[in-house]
Amino acid sequence: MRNYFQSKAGDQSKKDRTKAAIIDSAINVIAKKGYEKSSIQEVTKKAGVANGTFYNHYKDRKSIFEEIANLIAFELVKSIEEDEINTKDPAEKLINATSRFIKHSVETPEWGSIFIEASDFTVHYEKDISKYLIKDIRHGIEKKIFKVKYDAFLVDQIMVLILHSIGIQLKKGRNEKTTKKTIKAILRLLNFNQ
Amino acid sequence: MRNYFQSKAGDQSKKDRTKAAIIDSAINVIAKKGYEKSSIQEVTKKAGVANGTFYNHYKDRKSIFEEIANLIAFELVKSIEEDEINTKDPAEKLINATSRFIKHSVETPEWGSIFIEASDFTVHYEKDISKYLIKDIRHGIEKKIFKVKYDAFLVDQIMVLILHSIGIQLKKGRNEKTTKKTIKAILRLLNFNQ
DNA sequence: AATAAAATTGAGAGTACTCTCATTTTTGTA
DNA sequence: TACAAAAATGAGAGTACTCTCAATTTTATT
Repeated sequence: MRNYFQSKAGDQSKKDRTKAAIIDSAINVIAKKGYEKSSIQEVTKKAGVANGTFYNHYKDRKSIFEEIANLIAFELVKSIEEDEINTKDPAEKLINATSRFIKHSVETPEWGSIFIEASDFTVHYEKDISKYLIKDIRHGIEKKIFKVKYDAFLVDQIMVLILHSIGIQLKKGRNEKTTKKTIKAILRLLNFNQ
Repeated sequence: MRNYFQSKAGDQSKKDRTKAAIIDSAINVIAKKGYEKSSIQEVTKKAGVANGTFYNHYKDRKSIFEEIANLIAFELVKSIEEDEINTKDPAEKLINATSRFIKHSVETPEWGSIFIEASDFTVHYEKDISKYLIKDIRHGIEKKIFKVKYDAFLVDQIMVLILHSIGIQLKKGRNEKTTKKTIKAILRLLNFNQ
């Protein structure tokens, strides 16, 4: 995943390829140091371009972080939506989608760590991500499988447990048990019985 | 709460009073800007001392953050332990202690925001805080009030929900309903039925 | 009041960054 | 191949910080 956007831009214009190299490098640097501690100097150095080149593509330091947060959110969510067409039971759908999302975030740790950091900052962005949850939750409540009232705060709480699970696994290594415990907790919050 | 440590040090030596002024100022600055963005320049300016004075009291920038994180954790937890002597039911104790902890964190927003930021960094420190939870949880499990097995990860999850509740209320203002929903979620995680 | 010790001061050396812009290099087109 | 437009370059101006240290001020003691 180290050159994801660069390889996607293989046959694009020179400008696009340079931009892709900057994006890949920035993902690398931000994932390693966090947004606050990462510098454009390091990003351009690792991308193999001059410092000034960055400013042909981005207005300032801040704007590449926003773009990357959105790119990663989009790619992570897309991969979930793609896979999830078959099952019909809302609980099963929720379990599958959540475990796949956690797995994907942990297995591409650069994306996962940026996703976690970004969700502290951008509110609307977390909302985009939780859309895939909301649909299944509402569906389950309608079918009286989840015996709760729908509540946006409840979705936030579920999202927080998912982010926590990703964070722990990024720190301590992938762990299927952790994911299972997270899903168990989510089902408890939804008042789901077996 | 703006001059908490300074007023506590009112009759101490000059050195201690200067240090207290630096601590109060640092709490102020870190709460406003976050640790990464806060500078010693701003801390000393607001404290009304010279830049160099800081380095008579602290080895470097990092060490005051650690000290402040511990101070705040200590003060927050102390206030909970003090109050909680009367009730005997573990669920009731847990509910009371949690809501008091959230309330205290939100009503002293400088402490609350530093507490949240610090818990991202220091692991053992979050453990210290959750001690007050663990006792009641274990007690409730023994009495079969909470129908779960004890699990450190479960305590983490509860802690995460509490931190989330504090974070939301720091952002959007104190809200009793949010605290109640948080407690409801915690009781669900503990498999507590009314 | 005299004096030594303790505490504070702030100038400045060193470092690390962001962003600009005149210049150079590369690319695509005729 | 010739040339204009596009893209990339990197030196450097500006800013903002951390931490040191010789000099100064304050405090406590006699």
